[in-house]
Amino acid sequence: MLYPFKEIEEKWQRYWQEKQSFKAIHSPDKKKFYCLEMFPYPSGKIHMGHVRNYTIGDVYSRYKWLEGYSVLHPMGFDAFGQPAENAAIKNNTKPDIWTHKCIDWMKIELKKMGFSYDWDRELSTCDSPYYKWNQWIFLKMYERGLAYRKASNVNWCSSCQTTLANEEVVDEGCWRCHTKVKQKDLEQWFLKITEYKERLLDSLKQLKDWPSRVIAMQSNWIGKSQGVEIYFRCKDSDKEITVFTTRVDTIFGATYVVLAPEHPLVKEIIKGKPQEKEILSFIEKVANESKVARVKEDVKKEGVFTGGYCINPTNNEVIPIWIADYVLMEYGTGAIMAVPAHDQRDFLFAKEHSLPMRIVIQPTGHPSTTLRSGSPQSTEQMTQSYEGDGVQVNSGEFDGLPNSEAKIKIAQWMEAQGMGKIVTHWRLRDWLISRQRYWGTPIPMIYCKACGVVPVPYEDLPVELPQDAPFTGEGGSPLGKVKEFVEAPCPKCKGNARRETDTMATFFDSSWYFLRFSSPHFQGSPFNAQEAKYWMPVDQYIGGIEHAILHLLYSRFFTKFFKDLGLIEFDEPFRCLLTQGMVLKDSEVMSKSKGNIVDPDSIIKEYGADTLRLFILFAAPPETELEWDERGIEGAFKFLNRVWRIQENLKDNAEPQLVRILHKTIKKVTEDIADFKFNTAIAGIMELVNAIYQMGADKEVFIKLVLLLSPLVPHFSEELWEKLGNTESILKSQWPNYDASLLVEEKASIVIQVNGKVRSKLEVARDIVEAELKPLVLADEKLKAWIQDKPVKNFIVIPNKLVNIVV
RNA sequence: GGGCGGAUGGCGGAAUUGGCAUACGCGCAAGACUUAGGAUCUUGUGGGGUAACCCUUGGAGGUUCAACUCCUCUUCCGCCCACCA
Repeated sequence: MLYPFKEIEEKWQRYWQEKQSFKAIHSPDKKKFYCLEMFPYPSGKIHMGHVRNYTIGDVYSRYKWLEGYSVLHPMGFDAFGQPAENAAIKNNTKPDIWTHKCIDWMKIELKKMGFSYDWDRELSTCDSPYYKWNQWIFLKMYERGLAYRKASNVNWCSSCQTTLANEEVVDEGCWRCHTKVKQKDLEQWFLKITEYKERLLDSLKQLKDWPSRVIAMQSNWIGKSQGVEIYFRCKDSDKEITVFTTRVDTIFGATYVVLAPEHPLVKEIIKGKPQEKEILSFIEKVANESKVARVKEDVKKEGVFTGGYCINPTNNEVIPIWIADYVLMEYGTGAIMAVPAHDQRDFLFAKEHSLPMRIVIQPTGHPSTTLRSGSPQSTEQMTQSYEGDGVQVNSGEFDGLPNSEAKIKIAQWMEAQGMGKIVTHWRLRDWLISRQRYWGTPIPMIYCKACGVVPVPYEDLPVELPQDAPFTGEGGSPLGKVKEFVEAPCPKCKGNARRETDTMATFFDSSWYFLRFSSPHFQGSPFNAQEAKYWMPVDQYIGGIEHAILHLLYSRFFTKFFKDLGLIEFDEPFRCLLTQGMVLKDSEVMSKSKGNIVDPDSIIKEYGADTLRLFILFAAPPETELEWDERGIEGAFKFLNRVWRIQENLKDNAEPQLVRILHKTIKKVTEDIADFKFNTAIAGIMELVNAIYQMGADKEVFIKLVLLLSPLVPHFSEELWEKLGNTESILKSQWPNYDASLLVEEKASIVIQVNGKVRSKLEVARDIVEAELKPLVLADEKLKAWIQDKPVKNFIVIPNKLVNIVV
C-alpha cells in the first residue's frame, strides 16, 4: 500500500554514486551554475537547520541540471575549531581523529538525504592540503602589509582561554560559551580589513540579489559616518582636546566638553586640581563597572567636573571640561562636545548637573516640525532636546541658514580657519585572527632573536600541525608545549628560533573555501585561476542569517584581496544570496538545551528522505521561520503515496482540460522554483494531482508530473521514471516546457461587481469587446435586484477578468 | 534610540503586484469502501444569521469604480545594531 521508500532511496543513492551523476564538468561551451550552501562544522550529526539549508540548495541545483547547466554543487567541512579540542579532552582522543570520524558520520547522513554533491571535490579545512593555502594567503597578506602584529588590549574569554574578535563578542560574552569577556594585553596578529573598508562598502551596491537587510547589516557594521574633528584648546595649557561630531551645525551650542573616563588627557587636566582625588575615584568606579551596566539606558548619566576649561574655537567661549561615563573611549576620539539643546543625552546630563544650554537650531515654521518638537523658544521651556532640522540661530555669521546647508559651510569654514578637519569615521576595526588554540591553522611565522619576525618561506609550507599536543584546557597556546614544533631554525640566519604558537581564527578558513571548490586538488596556488574563471563567482549562495556580517564580510574582503593579487578578475564572490529561516519547534529554536530537537535521521527512517524534503519545502517559504509539524510530515508522505498510486490507473488519452492544467502547472512550477517559492510550486503540483484524480491521467501527463517532482523528491521520481520505461536517470532528461498556446482558454469567466461587490459571474468568449459584453452583463438576472432602475454611472471593464458597474 | 522585516481562518501559509480574500496542506465534520481503520476515495469547512443578506486581512482614517496590496496616523511582535557623538 505504502510506497517502498527505503529500498528506493538506497537504490538511487547507490546509483548516483556509481554513475557519478553529480560530477561537475568544466565545459566551456555550456552555461555554468555554481550553487553553494554554507559548509557545516562537523559535529557528527546533521540537524534540521542543515537539512533545510541543503535541501533548498539541492532542489535548485537539480533544477539547474535539468535546465541544461553545467552545475557545480560541492560540499566540504569547516573542520577546525574548539569543539574538537573539548572532545579530545573529554573523550581522550585526538582532535584530528575525532574530527574525521565526525566527518564520516556526517557524510553518511548527508548522503541519506540524497543531496546532489560532487563528492570528488570534498574538502576539509583541517587537512594540510587545504590549510597550507591559509598559510600561503597569510604570507601574501604579510608581504603586502595587510597582516601585522600589535600588542593590544584584547577580548579574552577565560573559559575558552582564548582571544576573541570584536565580532565574536556578543552581549559582552563569548559568542560560543557566553562567558563574560575580559580585557587583556597580548601580542596578536591582525588583518588590515580596514584597508578595504571603502571598497567593502561601495561594492555592496553591486549586490542587487542580496537581501536588503544583509546589505544594511554589513553597511552598519562598516559604519561610515562623515563629520568634523574639532580642536578645543585647553585654557591653562597647550593641550588640545579633539572631539568628533556629525552635527557640526550645532557647534555654537556647545556649552561644555566631555571626556571618556579613560581619556589620556584626563590625568593631566586634573593634576593639582582640588577635585583630583574625587575624580580619580570616579574613574576607578567606572572602570570597575561592567560595560553592560554602563550602557543600560535607564541608568543615570554620571559625571564629574574636572576643574579644567577649554575654548570653543568658533566663538572663543570658555567652557568647562567634564568626565562622564556615557562617553566611550572606543568610539570617535573619546571626547565629545556637548550640545544639550540638540542632543538628548547631553540634555539629560546638563539638566542633572545644571549646566547651561543654548539653542542654535530653531525649528522652522513647518507645522509638522513644530508640533513634534514642541518648538520651545527658550531653554527653560524645553523638556527634551530638539534633534530635528531648522535654521541657525546664535551661530555668528551662519544665522538664518538652514542647518543642513550650514553644516557644510561651517565645516568648510572651520577647516579653512584651522579649527577643525572634515573627517570620515569608520566603525570597522582590523580583524584579530590570533587564537591561543591548538586545533587551527598554525600561523607561519618564526621569531628569531637576531632577525626578529621572519615569515616561513613559501617552499616550507605547510607548517604542519603536530599530531600530539597536551590538552589540559588551561591557559596559553597548547602548541607552545610541543617542543619539536616550537623549536625551529630561523629561515634567515639558521640560528635557533621559535615558531609562532598561535593558530588562526577559523573564520580565516571559511573566507575562501568557495574558491577552492573550483579546483580542490590544485597544487600550485590556493586555486586554479582557469577553473575559478569558469566557475566563479558563486551564482547562488545559501545559508543562515547568523553569518550575515562576519563570514560574508570576510569572504568579500578575501575576494578583493585575490583580485589585487591578480588571481581573479571579479571582486564579489556571491552573486545571489539566500538566507534561510530557522527551524522551530513549538515556536522555539531547536536546541539541545531546550531538548526539543527532532533528529532528521529518525524521520528518514520512518518516512524517508523524500518526505522530509517535501515537508520542509512545503511548510514555509525558505526565508521565513519554519514551524516543525509532525502532522505536516504525514501530509507530505500521504501526498507522495497519492502520486505513487496514479501509475496504477493510467488511461490511453488525457482529457484536453487536464492537458491544459498540466501546462499551467509547468509554467507555475518553473517560475516558482526559479524564484525559490517551493511551497507554492508544490501547491501547484498538488492541484495537478487533484485534477488527475478527477479526470484520470495518461502516461504523457504522468511523465511530466514526475519531471516536475524530480528536483524536490529525487529518489521517488527516479523510481517512477524507471517504471515508466526509461533506462537512463531522470537527471539526463530535460525540464519540461509548457505550450503557451494551451494556457489561453477560449472562454473567460468574468466576475461582475456592482459598486465594487461581487454579485454575479459570467462565462463569455475570450477577448470579447466591451460593446458586446455590456448587453450580456446587463441582461444578467442576478444583477437586476442590485441595479434596479438606477442609472449606470460607470461601467468598468478589466478584459477577461472583471466588470464593475457603478450605479 | 537607529535600521530592517512582520501581523491574513482552529494551525502552516496563498493572492499573477490595485481586480473573485483565505489557493495548497494540516486539522475538523459527514459519507463511501472495509472484518476493522490512525489506510484509501468523495464531499463540506472564515465568522454571524432560519433566510435574504451582512461582516472579515492588528487598529483608525484616506486615495480609488475597486485596497491584504498605495498614503497618513497608531498598536503589537520578531531580528540586527546601539550611550556611535
